Amino acid sequence: MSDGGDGTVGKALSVLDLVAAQERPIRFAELHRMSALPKATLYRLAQTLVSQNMLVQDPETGAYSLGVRLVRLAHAAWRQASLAPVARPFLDQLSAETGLTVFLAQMDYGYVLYLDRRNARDAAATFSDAGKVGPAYCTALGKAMLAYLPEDELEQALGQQSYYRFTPTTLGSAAVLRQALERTRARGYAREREEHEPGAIAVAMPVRAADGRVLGAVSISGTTVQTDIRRLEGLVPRLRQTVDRVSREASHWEFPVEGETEREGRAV
Amino acid sequence: MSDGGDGTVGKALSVLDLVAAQERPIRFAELHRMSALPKATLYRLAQTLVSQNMLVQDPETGAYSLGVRLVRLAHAAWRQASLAPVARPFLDQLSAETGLTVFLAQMDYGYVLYLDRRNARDAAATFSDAGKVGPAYCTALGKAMLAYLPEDELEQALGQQSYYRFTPTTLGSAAVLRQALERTRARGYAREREEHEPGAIAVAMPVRAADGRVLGAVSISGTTVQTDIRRLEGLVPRLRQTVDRVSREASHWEFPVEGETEREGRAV
DNA sequence: AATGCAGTTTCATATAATGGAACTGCGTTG
DNA sequence: CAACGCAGTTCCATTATATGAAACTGCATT
Repeated sequence: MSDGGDGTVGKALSVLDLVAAQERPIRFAELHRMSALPKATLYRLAQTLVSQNMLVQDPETGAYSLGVRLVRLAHAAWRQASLAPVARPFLDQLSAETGLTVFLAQMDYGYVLYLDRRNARDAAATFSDAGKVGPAYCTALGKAMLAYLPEDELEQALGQQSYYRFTPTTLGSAAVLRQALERTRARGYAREREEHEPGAIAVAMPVRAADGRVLGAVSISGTTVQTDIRRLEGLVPRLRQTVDRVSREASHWEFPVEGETEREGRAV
Repeated sequence: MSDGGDGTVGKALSVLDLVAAQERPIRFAELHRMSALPKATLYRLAQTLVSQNMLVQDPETGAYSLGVRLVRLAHAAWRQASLAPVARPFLDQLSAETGLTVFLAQMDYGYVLYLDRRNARDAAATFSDAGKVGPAYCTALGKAMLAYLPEDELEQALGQQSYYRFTPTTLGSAAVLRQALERTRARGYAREREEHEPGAIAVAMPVRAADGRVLGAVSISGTTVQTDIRRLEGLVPRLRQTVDRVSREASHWEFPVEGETEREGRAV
């Protein structure tokens, strides 16, 4: 939407977003149709992004898709995101012990951004899940984080929810959600009972910094076929232990040491 | 290094790269020292990137690190990179059958960019590997791709290698590498015998489009402790089958259907 | 030959980036 | 405690750069 603001750079990034939102390579004309930017401007921006390897252009059709430079940058982003690499071993353990699927996520503009997933059963790639976004108002992860957000951020986040009723149990408004968050705080963990997808249930707890700031959340999830909410709630103490450990490691980690940065390869 | 070219956008992206190269959050002054850009310019660019969520600034120290918007973009990039999602099931299968580690990669500016990894044993996260880069001249994946590059691209890539001698068996120059690539083509697959890391061996084959263009490569790798090069070479027919299938699927896939792009959530 | 559409280039104009320098606030030092 | 040094921030005249309407090219369709 709009032009991204922040001058040329913002516009360029809005073009990236537009291409990212696409399922398949997108031709210039189509891009132009959705972009609000004038043709020549858009054209030059796209060219610039291609020359910067942020976009790639199909040699045949000229259609644009996202470039590999992004994958590289994201690897670095993930590595730097303190939470994900730190949480890794703990998620492994939790998933192995419970035999259920474990997610790590953080808030991103009112959405739940998945950082990692661990599944005891299959060795499925987590990459395809990291970077995904989902709604906050109807997931255990989202509610776990919302419940401990400071009032101003919560206010903002509540306004960004769609409150679309995915299922009969979906919370349908900010007011109802607020009450649910109240109960979440009282209970100490968040529950999700088929509010987003039929058959999907989960419990989640926030990972908080020493100062109380919400860094992210961890969930244990399953289907009504393989488990039930009672059993998940029984795992809450174990979940609590996990988020505590992640939290401790994360704060511990913040500034590893102001030493030289060791590098194996040469930067390109 | 330098300023990235391409005006403001290029400069902004060069700032991103600089932050990405860092192991930990980087302060403004340090950034300024490595950046060649004048202070005020760099400052405004960094602010813009922060306001665009490409960078995040630690509220305490003001230090910059990469923002989550990148993780989101990269997820889309990976999804769009035709090769990675298409190859997924085949890699799963290959890894499960052989019990060894399987990699998928593509060339990126003379480097090998890892797109996916599958390990039969542990359910380790692949995300932390996707986006990694490694040298081309001393890995099976690299040589498999180099061997089938058109002359002009090969020339360029050869010039970008460091030829650092990681081990006694590392190929130490472009001339030697050229001969090795000759043999790779004759043989039909690439080998790596402790040229990059002691104890690490692999075989690899390129994934090529119908027109012969190199899309990427798949490798089967192991350590000299768990296997040996003879056994890996015995798996080459199976590897060939895999790359053929990936290649077929990939070309098949290029343009799924010019339909409307279904979207579950609203773009932010 | 004529029309339509995608992609590309042009160029006068206006806007936005530039960067040297000055300023602020803070911690250190003589 | 005054003076200094350093990180981070703002100012503002200057200039370079992005802008975008319009014209153009090439190609496919009729």
